[in-house]
Amino acid sequence: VAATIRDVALAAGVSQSTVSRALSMPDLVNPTTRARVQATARELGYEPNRAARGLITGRTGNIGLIVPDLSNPFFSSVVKGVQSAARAGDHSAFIADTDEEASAEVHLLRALSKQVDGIVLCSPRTPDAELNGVAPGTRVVLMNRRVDGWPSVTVDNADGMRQAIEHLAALGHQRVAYVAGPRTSWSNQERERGLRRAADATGVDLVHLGHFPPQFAGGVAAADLALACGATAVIAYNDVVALGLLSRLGARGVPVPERISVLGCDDIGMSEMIHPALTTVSIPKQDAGRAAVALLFSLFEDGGLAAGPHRELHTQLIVRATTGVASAPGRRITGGHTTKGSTR
Amino acid sequence: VAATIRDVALAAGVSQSTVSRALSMPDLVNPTTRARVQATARELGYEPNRAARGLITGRTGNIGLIVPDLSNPFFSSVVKGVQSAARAGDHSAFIADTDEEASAEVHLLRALSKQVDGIVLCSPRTPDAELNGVAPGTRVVLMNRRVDGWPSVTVDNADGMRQAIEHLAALGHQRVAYVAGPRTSWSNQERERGLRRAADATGVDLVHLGHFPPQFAGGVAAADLALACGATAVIAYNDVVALGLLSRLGARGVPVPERISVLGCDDIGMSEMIHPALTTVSIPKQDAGRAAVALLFSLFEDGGLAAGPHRELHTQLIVRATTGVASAPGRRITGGHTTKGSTR
DNA sequence: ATGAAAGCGCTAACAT
DNA sequence: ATGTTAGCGCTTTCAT
Repeated sequence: VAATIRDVALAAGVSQSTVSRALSMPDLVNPTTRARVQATARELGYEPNRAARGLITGRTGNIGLIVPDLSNPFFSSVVKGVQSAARAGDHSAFIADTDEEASAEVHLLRALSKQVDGIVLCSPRTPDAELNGVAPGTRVVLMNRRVDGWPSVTVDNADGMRQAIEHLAALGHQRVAYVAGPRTSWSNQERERGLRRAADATGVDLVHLGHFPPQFAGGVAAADLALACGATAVIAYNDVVALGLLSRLGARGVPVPERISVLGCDDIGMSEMIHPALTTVSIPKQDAGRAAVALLFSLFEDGGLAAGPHRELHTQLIVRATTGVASAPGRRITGGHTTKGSTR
Repeated sequence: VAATIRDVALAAGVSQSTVSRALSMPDLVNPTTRARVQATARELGYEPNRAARGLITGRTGNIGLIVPDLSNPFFSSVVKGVQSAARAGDHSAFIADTDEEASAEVHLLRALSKQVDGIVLCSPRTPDAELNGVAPGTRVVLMNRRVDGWPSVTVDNADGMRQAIEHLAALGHQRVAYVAGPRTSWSNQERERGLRRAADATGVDLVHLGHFPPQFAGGVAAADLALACGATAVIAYNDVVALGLLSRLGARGVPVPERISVLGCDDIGMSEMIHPALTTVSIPKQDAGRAAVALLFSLFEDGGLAAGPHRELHTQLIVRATTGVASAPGRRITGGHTTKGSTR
């Protein structure tokens, strides 16, 4: 029912090649014929079949994007960035959500590889080792993960945490808790690294509360621990977790930031919409998505080394209302326990 | 670099047809050969090229999904539903975000139509008339819109609003404001219809505050109007707008629900995460997405009339903390102005 | 039960 | 500048 190149050729009285050329490489055909062909094509509502074209050019005009959880606004933003860049480059995007399941990544990678020119693998939960060998012929750009030999787009997580710790230290906080994200998340590892280093440098006492699901419920679950560990401030793996923290603290009637300061990461839109507005480490999410696509495109064109295999973006602390001067460490003073790391 | 059916055929010592059959219609080939072929295929890591297959079968194995705004959690959920159903039916999903721009819908519809077996067009902003004629050969299922001759999945918006009004009336509210969504949104029209009818039935005075962008900023912009119009309760087009309302009210120090009740629609995850938790009309978002895909699949199989062209899902009021008994209409009583519709 | 051949819609040499 | 030919990877008649 849809017009093919053959229909256009017949209607315009030229050969298929001429139609093909008139549409893809207009300079190679006589202006008169070109005009006629293009008019005919428009009339017939002809749209080239990309699958057929791909079969011969080896390029599908599609890219894939795999993310852990679309319901996390962080990834929605990444998707938006990827989409806009893809469309600007005349590509469509296959989006896939793994529901935080590592095994789904490999599976999707394999399934998608045949239908796309390249894949952006965002925040992979799969161990580095297993990543190798999957999708042999497919260009893959990693996002939020750095693995030797793979092109990637990352943000400077460690520096973001440095900014966070210095901010808290300046406010007088001496004991800060961290609600960690997935153990297999590179971002989480980097954040832990930056945290530890900055804590050492500033003399802040850092408490690792353990690994929690990177979701609202994770924050809810961690809140009581944060309060009990004697910290006057708590940093969450991401904003969604911070929101969970805030919710549970609110339910317990704990004033933020008076009794305890809360700091997130990502700067999802929600962060400035709530009250009190969340202090957070901002990540250029859309830009990162765009950068990943740009890297992918560069891989297509020149074997991939022109733009450099890695791209690192900056993070920026955004101070809003959930961080304030440290509360007097009441219990520890009255009890006289000032030893680092043990409060009760 | 990737193995083709030819490679498998050569390695297994059979013809391409046999390989094809052994993989797609196993019963038609000798068990022995079948086993050998399948083993070879696995060894070589053979994955059929869907584009090539699609060229001949006319089926791509892909479906498209077009939504207005991925950063609205409502649509994230729909995407999740669509994805899971698509994958269950061995299809991949192309996702596209129009950024609330009507013109992008038609464009994307056309661009996607060649690469997919069908498209779910979610919450279209395009006028009904223009929808016709686009994508002639493509199966399209509408979501959150009902147009004669098009298969669709909708929710009972009007009934949701009925539940909302009855809830508010039972709490003693006599004057309720509505912050409308996009004029071209079918859901908004349906909500307005349900609202008006229920208001008439219960004797509630309904104030239409005008159309606002279905985003946080829209709610922020509408909050002062809601307060000024003398309503003791305000219903927002959706939860994101309600969040904006809540934010601005909070900033002005207006107690919710004591001074004014707030009611949203959609039941996005955020609604129960904030404080006070938002009363809202819940929509089965993922189910709707799945239903749309199911409808699409049924269209593929039997010309499309088996499952019926329309599917309507229910809405359900979820009472949480932002609605309470009506405040005394202070100004109107002191001022003595009790005339319906004019407060100051 | 299997193979040979044709062709899906398109582009890319290779003529002319 | 244009037409002819071959073939991308696959499925599907049609033979055998």
